[in-house]
Amino acid sequence: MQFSPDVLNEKCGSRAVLSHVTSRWGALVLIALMDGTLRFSALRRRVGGVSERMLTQSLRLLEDDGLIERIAHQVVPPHVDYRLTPIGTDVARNVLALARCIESNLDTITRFQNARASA
Amino acid sequence: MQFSPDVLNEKCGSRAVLSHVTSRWGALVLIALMDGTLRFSALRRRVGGVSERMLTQSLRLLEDDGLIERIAHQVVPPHVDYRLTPIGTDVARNVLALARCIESNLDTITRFQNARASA
DNA sequence: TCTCATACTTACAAAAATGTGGGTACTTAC
DNA sequence: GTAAGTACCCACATTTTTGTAAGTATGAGA
Repeated sequence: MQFSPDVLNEKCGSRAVLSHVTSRWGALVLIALMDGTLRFSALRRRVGGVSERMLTQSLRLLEDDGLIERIAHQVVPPHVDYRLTPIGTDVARNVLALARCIESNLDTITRFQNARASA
Repeated sequence: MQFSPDVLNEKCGSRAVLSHVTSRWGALVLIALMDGTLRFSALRRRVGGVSERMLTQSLRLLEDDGLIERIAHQVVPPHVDYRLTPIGTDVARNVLALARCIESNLDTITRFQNARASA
């Protein structure tokens, strides 16, 4: 492959991965897993507002991209652990940095929005 | 404010900003603007596959969050420039880093997907 | 015994995102 | 004179995403 991937190019495969990583719940799952291995129910409690359905779906997509690993213990009641793969950790670090950046600027952003709304 | 923003918290305002920044076209617009000031039509050509409608909408959202600045020259035919604000630059840097991270791992990810599909 | 927790799946419905095609008012280039 | 470019807006239709509620098999605790 002599051309390097470019997300601004419509046909580039990186677009699909980016969409999984930046999806509403996908991004939050990656951030939550930065704390370490978590089981399904713990993840659900950690990521505020996610439904079981969406959590499952987001986990599958990230798993298919090789960003997270699913470890199912063959016991009943079920016990399934999720953790970041090496690449997933790399990606999640960047997602977390983005989130932290937004969090730390939130105050300014909110003030800007209010000033603009009342103008 | 004694509590620091946390994106994992359902009620946190950072969620909304994150959703704009990580939206399908919002992220790509921020990345494109890292090159410097661009006018609407140039932006549209740069961000592959975006429609005028979605580009306009994404720009408005980012403008309302104070991440980009819109400069309309009062001429006809219209000439409108867009550029990152200081906070926008900060955020865009992180979005770009994330994109670059995915781009550089794309090869591995794609191979993983193929291996998994044929298994 | 009755309830809750576990990690899901499925069907259905509602909501949100996105695309398409049209119109605008004017200018420059051919 | 004709076509194309500029930076949009609007209505409509379609697609995608998301939520809700129910069901599953089993074990632990009250």
